[in-house]
Amino acid sequence: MDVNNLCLGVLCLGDASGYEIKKMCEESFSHFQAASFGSIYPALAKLTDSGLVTFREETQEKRPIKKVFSITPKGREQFLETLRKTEPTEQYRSDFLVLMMFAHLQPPKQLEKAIDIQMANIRGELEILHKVLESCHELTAGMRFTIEYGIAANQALLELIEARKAPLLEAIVREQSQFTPKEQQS
Amino acid sequence: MDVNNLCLGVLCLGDASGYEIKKMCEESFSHFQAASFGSIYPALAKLTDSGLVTFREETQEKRPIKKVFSITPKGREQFLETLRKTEPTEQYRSDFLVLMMFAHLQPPKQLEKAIDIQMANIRGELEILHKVLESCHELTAGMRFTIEYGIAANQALLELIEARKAPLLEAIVREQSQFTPKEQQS
DNA sequence: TCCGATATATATTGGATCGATATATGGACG
DNA sequence: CGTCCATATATCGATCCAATATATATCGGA
Repeated sequence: MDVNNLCLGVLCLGDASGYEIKKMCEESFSHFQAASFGSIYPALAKLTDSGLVTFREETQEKRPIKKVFSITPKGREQFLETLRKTEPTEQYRSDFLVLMMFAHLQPPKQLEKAIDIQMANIRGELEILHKVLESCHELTAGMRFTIEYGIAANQALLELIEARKAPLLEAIVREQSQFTPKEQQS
Repeated sequence: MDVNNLCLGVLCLGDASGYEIKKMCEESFSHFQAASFGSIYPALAKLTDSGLVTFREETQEKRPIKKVFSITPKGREQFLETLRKTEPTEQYRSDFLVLMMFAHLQPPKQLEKAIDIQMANIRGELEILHKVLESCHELTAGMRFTIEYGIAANQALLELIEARKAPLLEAIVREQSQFTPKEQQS
């Protein structure tokens, strides 16, 4: 989903500044969406020009001035239209799997390190997701589902790696002491 | 991983044209990387200028001229260096989960449709991955692992949705007939 | 015959996004 | 004082994408 609509969505949940929208992407949405300041601020400017959001400036103590954005009825309708038209798609990219794909080109120690880091990453992710589940009592069923979804996937991956790590490294060592298929033909 | 290195990686597996590199991203790498023509061709041009790859032109029958790229020793070393320096990270974006996140704003029928489409998407993905596992007998252990990884995640998600779909829709219907938390405060 | 769809091919463009950077107001720490 | 962190807004150049263009074919339908 593009950042314009992501901002509209966040603002449907309540007024927020650009910084808070980014924070929310890093917290509630972090396991399934992301957006950078480089795209959030121009998006908010554009949404303001289009009359989909408005903003007021707040002065704070010890803090810079804060621009708090609110969604307009027009913006809300726009976002509902987006929800109607959005296809349920997913996009996944993994540098970890690229490393695994080219395991035959790397020393086993290097691979083992990558696997261990990935396992730690997944454990960290699971910890965060479990914490959110436990600590937020105002979650809607839909929000709760997004977290369960993240937990299910990460849990399955962690278990797979735990089960496959040793045999995988053994197989890779074995392959590297043998003929490497296909690649020798280049 | 950036497209320059992705191209180098594919070429480590054997000579290929720009079109074939794209095809490979759509097949062997499809569940964990992607690259568009808009980035592949400029990348290949840049890699050629840098001496990391070379190409020859092949004339074909009933087909346009084909530029087949090969990796140079310098290109191969560059890719090995990339493998050394790459952190095992992942990036996941799901419009499906955005729809779930904002379930409270949508009619249950619309949500059910999205859920069904997503389940079909996952089943299709699983079918493809299983087919690749069965039909390719030259897979290295690393390549096989990437497919098992994809299967594990998708299988877990499918099972979760199957288990949670009905109670989720019920909960959403219930919520929509009650007070909607937090969002009414905007 | 033309059109749309498909496959194999190369190539480019404008818009979207990112990571890095800049600026501002603070506080904590070495 | 400099670095790091947090809260804030804002921008820039590099990268990537979807769409588009062109080329060589084939097939099916109007």
